[in-house]
Amino acid sequence: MPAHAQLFWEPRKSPVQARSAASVDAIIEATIQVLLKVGKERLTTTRVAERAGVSVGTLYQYFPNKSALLRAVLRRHFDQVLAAVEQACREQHGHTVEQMATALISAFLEAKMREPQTSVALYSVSADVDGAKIVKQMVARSNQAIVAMLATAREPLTKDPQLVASLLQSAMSGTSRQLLESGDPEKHFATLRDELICLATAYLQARVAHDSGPRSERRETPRRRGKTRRVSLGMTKKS
Amino acid sequence: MPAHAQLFWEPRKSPVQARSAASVDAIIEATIQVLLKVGKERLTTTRVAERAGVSVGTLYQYFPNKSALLRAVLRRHFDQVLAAVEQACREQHGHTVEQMATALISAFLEAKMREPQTSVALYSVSADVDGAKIVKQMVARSNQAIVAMLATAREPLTKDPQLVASLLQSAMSGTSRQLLESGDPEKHFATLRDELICLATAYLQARVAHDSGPRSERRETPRRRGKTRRVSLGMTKKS
DNA sequence: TGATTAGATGAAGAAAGCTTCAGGTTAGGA
DNA sequence: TCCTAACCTGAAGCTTTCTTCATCTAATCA
Repeated sequence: MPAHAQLFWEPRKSPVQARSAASVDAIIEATIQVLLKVGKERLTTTRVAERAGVSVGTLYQYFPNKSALLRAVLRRHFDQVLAAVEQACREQHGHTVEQMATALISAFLEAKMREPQTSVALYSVSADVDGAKIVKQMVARSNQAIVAMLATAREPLTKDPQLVASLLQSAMSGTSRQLLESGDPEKHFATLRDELICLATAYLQARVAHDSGPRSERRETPRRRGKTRRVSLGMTKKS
Repeated sequence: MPAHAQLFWEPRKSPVQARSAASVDAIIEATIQVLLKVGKERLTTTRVAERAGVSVGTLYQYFPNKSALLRAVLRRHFDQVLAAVEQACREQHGHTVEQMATALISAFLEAKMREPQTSVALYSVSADVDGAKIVKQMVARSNQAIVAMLATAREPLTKDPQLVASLLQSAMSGTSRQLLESGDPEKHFATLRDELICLATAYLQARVAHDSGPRSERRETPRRRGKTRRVSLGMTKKS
C-alpha cells in the first residue's frame, strides 16, 4: 500500500521525480493526438500509452481509469479558455460595456479557436465523462469574472448581473460551438465574432440604466459596429 | 434474400403489417425510457428490447445497429423542436422583430423543455452517434424558417439575414443547453426565457435600419436616448 | 556502494455488449 | 383450409478494451 494519499480520483500519484512529471504530460498530450488521429471511438488506453512512449501500466499509475484521463484532458482545455476569459475581464475593469463585450468575446473565441480540431473533438469526449459537471465549474468561475467586470462598467447595469453574465456566457458558447462544428471554423471566425460582439453589445446596452423598465423596453438601437453570428451557453444562479 | 430493398442504413425493414409498425414505435419509446432509467452507459440493445416487449432480434430487424437506433431517437426529438420553430416562424410573418423574437424563442424553449430529462439525456447520446451531423441538418432548416420570417419583418434588416438567423440560433441553443444542464430547468425557465427574448430583441433592433423614418408603429417610452458612447476599438469592418 | 523508494513494463484476466441466425409464430390471401 | 411471407425469438459467438499485478529498472540518499 503506497503511502501517498490514494484517493480514488484524479491523479493517482503525484510526480516526485522529474521523469514521472514528464510522463503525465506526455500522456495527456498523447491522448489528444490519438483522439485527433483515430477518433474518440477507437481511443484506447493502450494506444495512448504507446503514443506517449510509455506502457499502459505507467498510464494507470497516474490515472485510475480511462475516464479520469479524459477528464484531465478536458480540464486542461477548459483551464486555458478560462484563463483567457479571466484575464480579459480583469483588463476591462472600468471600461464601457461595449469595450467589455468586445474584449470578452474576442478573448473567448480566440482561446477556443486556438486548436479548433481539438476543441471539436473534446465536445464528443465531454459526453462520455460527465463533462457537463466540469463545464459547470468552469462556467461558474467564468461568470464570476464577468460579473466582477460588469460591476465596474461605466454604465451601471439595471438587471441582475448574474443573469446578464449567464446570458452572455450562453451566447458565447453557443456561437463558438456552432462555429467549431460548422465545418470550416477559420472561414467564419471573424464574421461570427464581430456579429456576436454586436449582439452582446446591443444586449448589454439594453440592460444598462436608461430606466428600470422590466423588459421589452424599446431602446434606441445601439451603435452598429462589428458583425454578429452565433450564441450559446448560459448559466443561471439563484437570483 | 429478402425482397425489400435492404440498403445498409436507417430502417432495415419497412413495416408492412400493423404489428411491426407498433414494434418500431415501441422500440424508440423504450430507448428513451431505458436511457432515462439507466443512463447512456448502461443502455444496451437487449435492455431496450425487453423494455419494449420484444426480443433483440426484432430490434435488429428494424435497426441495423445500436447507433442507428440512437440516431432515430435523436431525429425524432429534433423533428419535434423543429416543427415548433417552423410553426412559430410561419405565424410571425409580417410582424415586428420584437414579436418575432418573442415568439421564436418561446416556441423553441418550450419545445426543448417539454421533456427536460430527455433533452438532457440526448445531449450525451448525440456525441456517440455523430449527432452533430443531424443537428446541422436541423439547424439548416431552422435557419431557413427564421430567415424567411425575418424577411417579412416590419423593420427591414440591414445585415445578411443568414448571419442574423445563425446568431439567433446559436444564442437559443446555447441558452437552452445552459438551462437544461443547470440542474433545475423548471426553476429558471421563465427568467432565462425572458432575458433571452430581451437579448434577441436588442440584437435584432440593432440590425434593423434605424434611419428609415416611416412609421414604425412602436414608439412608447420616449425616454432620453442617446448617450451612445463613441468608443471604437479597432473593429472597423468593411460592410 | 547498498538500501530503499519511485517509476516502468506488458502479458493476460475478466467483463460486456453487439449482432447473428436457425428456427418458431402469426396474418391474410387463394 | 392451406400456404407463403412477414414477423418474432433468444441463446451464444465474437470481438474488443479496460485494468491488474508480479517483476524489473532507475533514482536517491546514507
